[in-house]
Amino acid sequence: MRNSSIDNVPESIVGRLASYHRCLKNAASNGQTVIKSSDISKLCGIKATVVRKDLTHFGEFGIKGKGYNIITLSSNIEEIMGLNTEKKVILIGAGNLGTALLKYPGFSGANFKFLAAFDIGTEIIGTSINSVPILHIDKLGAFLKSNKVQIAILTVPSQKAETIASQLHNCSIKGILNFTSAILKSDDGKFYIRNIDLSKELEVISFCMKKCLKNEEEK
Amino acid sequence: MRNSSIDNVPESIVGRLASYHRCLKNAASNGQTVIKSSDISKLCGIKATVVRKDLTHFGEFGIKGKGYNIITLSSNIEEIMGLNTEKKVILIGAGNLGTALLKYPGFSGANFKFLAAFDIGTEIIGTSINSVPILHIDKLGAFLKSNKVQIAILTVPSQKAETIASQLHNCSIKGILNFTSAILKSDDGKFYIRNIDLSKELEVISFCMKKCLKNEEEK
DNA sequence: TAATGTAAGTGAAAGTTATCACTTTCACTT
DNA sequence: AAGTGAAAGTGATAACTTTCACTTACATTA
Repeated sequence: MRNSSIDNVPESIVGRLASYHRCLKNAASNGQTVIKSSDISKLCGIKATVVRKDLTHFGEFGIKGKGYNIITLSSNIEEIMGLNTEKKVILIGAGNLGTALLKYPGFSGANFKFLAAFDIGTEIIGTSINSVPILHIDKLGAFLKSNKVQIAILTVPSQKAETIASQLHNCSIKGILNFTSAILKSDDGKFYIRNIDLSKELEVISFCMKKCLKNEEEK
Repeated sequence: MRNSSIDNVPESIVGRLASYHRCLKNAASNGQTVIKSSDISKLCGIKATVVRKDLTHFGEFGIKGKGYNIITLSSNIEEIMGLNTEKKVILIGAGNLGTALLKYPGFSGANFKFLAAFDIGTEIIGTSINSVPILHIDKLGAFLKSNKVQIAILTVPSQKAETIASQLHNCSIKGILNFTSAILKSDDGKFYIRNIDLSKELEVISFCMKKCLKNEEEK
């Protein structure tokens, strides 16, 4: 990696890197060894010039006239994105969404390792979902003290998000993945907080659909 | 709405409008009637100047020296975003994630109305989740002919996404909300497709966490 | 081994989006 | 009724992204 200017990478590039990564994985599983930016372009729906520009931001991975070696590029992206290091994760709120996430295969792909899930529902405490034990939320503090958890995933009701988040201070947790619609602020900048707000997505779609339906009427 | 330049609105603004909307709803439920851009700023974590600029893009909703009337602004945003019209929705793939979505309360907030869900699992066909009937995927074509569905939500395994999407042509569907990691291209531009790729989110988080952990080491 | 085609890499220009300082207007006070 | 303060609105500026034309280097073939 010649130019490792990892700082200040626009999120747009990071998002696209993830797309390239999946695309490379697919290509590799088809037995392909080399891939061109134009191929990536077709598969990801991103212009070839953008693909090349994004990749050169981190180094020169390609062979001119030939393309990119899939294995090399893939492992480079994995290193850039930190996918090759395991991240210890807990999930708080084992409701519908929480359960779906515990069963979601994508986590292992990104090297996320669930250590435990927490909830208040007495009927599920002690059981496990997809081999992840469900503990009572009261055990959270003790668990955080004895385990070096790096990421917490919040799938609790929105109104409880703030309270739960405040319990995550002064431990090893560095990132919160917030699925509630509560807007968690990175109080002291010690956390990286990422909000995945489904309601918001729906409203954005509503807006975009409105344009579509309007265009339809005009025809 | 003085300046209804709805065309070419950057998605960044639309996303923030959704945040303002939630914020206004919360404020209203607290009995508040007026809100300042600086208040919205605090609640949403978005700079006050950005809030004002976003809002003026659609018209002058505020009263100088005072703030914004919550009810007026809220209903204006609802109109801008098309939240006041019902959108008929089907869900395809009633697995873990699909089930969670069917039970997710946010849909009604954005005026999304589930008509039906489709799956292949014989044991759930004929049952219903959250009052939404589960039908066999074979009935999809007929259902689309007799119902004016506008949006399809895809929560099927990624490798089936393309096939399913191709079945959605030549009907009333105008938008696809794709939760699979398959990249669906808006072939002929007739669909509005929105990809919500959780794996991608996780990889982005992985990258951002890497930065955090690196900073931590340097201290 | 020289010529040719192909695809990556580069830098400048154009287009977008965010930021900032400034102006305007309203409401409240005296 | 005039003055004052607070907060919205405006337009220029800056920062960031994307795009495009161009250059460079590799690999294949004759």
